[in-house]
Amino acid sequence: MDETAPQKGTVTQRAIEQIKAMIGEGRLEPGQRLPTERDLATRLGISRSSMREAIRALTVLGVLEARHGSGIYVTQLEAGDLLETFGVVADLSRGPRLVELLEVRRILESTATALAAARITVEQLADVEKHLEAMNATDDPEEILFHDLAFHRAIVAAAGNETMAAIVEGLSSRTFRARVWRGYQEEGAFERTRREHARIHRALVDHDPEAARAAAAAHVGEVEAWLRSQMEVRNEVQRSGTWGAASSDRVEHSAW
Amino acid sequence: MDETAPQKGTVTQRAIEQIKAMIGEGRLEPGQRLPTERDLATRLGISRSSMREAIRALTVLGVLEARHGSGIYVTQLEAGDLLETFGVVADLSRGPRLVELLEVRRILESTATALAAARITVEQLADVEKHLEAMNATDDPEEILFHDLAFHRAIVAAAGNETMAAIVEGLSSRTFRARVWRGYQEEGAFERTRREHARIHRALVDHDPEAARAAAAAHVGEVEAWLRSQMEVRNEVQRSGTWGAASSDRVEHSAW
DNA sequence: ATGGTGGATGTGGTCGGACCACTATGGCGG
DNA sequence: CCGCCATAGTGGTCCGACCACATCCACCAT
Repeated sequence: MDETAPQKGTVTQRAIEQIKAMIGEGRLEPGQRLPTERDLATRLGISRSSMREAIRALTVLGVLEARHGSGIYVTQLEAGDLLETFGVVADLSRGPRLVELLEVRRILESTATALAAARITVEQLADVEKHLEAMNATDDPEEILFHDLAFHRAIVAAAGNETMAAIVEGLSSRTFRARVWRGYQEEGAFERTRREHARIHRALVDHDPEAARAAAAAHVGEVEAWLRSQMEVRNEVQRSGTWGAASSDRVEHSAW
Repeated sequence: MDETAPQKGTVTQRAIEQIKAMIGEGRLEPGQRLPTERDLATRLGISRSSMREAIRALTVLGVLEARHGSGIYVTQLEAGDLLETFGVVADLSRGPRLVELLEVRRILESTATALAAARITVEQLADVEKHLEAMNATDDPEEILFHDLAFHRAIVAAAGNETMAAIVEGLSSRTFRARVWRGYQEEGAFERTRREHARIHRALVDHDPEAARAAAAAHVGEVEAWLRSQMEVRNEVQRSGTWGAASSDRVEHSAW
C-alpha cells in the first residue's frame, strides 16, 4: 500500500496546492514558464481538464498567467498581481460591509497620506498636482472621478509601500467608487471635496504628516459618515430580473 | 449583425463576469443555490468544461461553493469568505514584501486594538485573557503560536469590524506567522513578547485606546524591525529540486 | 401506522479525445 | 540579406462518457 495518492480533497484542489507550494518553495520563480498543460497534467497524474481548472484558479488569483499559443507563466508575484482579486470584495459587498470597507480605507489611506507627506518628491508632487488641477478644470463627473482616483493613487504610491497601495487600490475599485461616489456627489459635495483635496495637497506641500493624516481621514470620513446615514434609509431592495436568456429563450423557473 | 456575442476575452472569463454581475445586481443572493453546471453551461451558451472552470475560479475566490452531489451555492459573501484568498498573498510573498505586509498589519492591528480597548466587553476580555494565560502556561512553540494567534484574533474581533478582522487574519495566516515568527522567537524573544502582550492586555482592561494603539504598534513593530534587519543578511537562496516525477520518469529540462 | 433501508435519481468530479485559435519558429523565396 | 509563410506547438473550447456522492422516496419489516 503505497502513499502515492494522499487522496484529500479534489484532484484539482490538490494540483492548486502543489503549484502554490512549488512557488512558495522557490522551485518556480516569477516570470518563469511552466510546462504545457498536457505535461503538467501527466506529471501530476491528473487529466488535462482538471489541470486546466487548477490553472484557471491560479490565474484568477493572479499567480499564473496563460498566454494563448505561447504557454503558462508565473506572474511577477507583485502586490498588484496578487491583490487584484481584492476588488472583488469591494464589488460584491453591500450594506454594512461597505461602511467597514470605507473604515479600512480611511485607516490605511490616512496613514499612507501621512507617510507621503514625509517622503514625497517634487516629481511625485507634480503628478499629484496634475490630477488635482485636471479635476478642478472639468465638470464631467466621469472625468472628475478618474482624476479623483488618480489623485489618491498618486499620493498612496508616494508612501512607498506597494502592498498598501494595492490594497487601497482594491478598496477604491472603479465599480466601488462609482457606486458610492455617485450618490455622494449628487448631493452637491463637489465643493466640499474640492476643499478637502486642497487641504490634503497643502499638507503634502508643507511636508506635514499629521496635517496630512487628519485631512485624509476627514476626507474619507465624510463619505463614510454619509454612507452610514444612507444605510438607515435604504430598506427597499430591488430583486427582479431573470437570466439574460441571450437568445431570448423561454424561462422555466421563476428566479432562473 | 446581432450582438449576441460580445466576444471579448475567453468564454470562461465572460462567464465569471456574468455570474459576478448577477450577484452584484442582487439577482443571486447569499446562500442561494444555482442551477446545475449543465444548465448553467446551456444558459450561458458555453460548454460544461468552460462552465466548470468559471465555477472553479469563483470557488477559489470564495464567491461560490460546490457541494459534491448536492449543487452549487452562493456563499454568505461575508468578509471571511471573500478575503480567504488574502492568505495567498502572505504565503507567496518574500523579501521586502514581507516587511510591507507587516507594516500594513501594524497599521491595521494597532488601530483595531485601540478600537477594541474602547469597546471590548467583559466576555470578550475574558476570551482574550484565556489565550493570554494559556500562552504563558506552556513551553510548546506550536501551542504558543496557536494562542498567540488566537489572542490577537480575539482582540481584533472585539474591534467590531469584520472586514478589518478578515484582512488582519490573512496577514497573520498560519504559514506566514510560522515563517516569520520561527526565526524571531528563536532569538529568545519569548520574554519580550510576553511583556508586550501584558501591556496590550493592560490597556484593554483600562479601556485606554491610545495606550492600546501604542502597545500594539510597538508589538508588531518589534517583529517588523527584526525582519527588516534580517533582509540585509539573507542573500543566499536555495534553488534546487525538480519535479516530483511521481513515476520516476526521466527529467528532460534542467529545472523541470 | 411507523420507521428504517435500499435503490433510483440527480448532482458535482474526473477523464479522454477531438478540434479550433493563436504564437512562434525557421526555412524558403524574393 | 530580408521578409513572408508553412508548420509545429500551445492554450481555448467542446463533447460524451463514467464515477462518487447526496438526496429523496417507495418499499418492507416491525
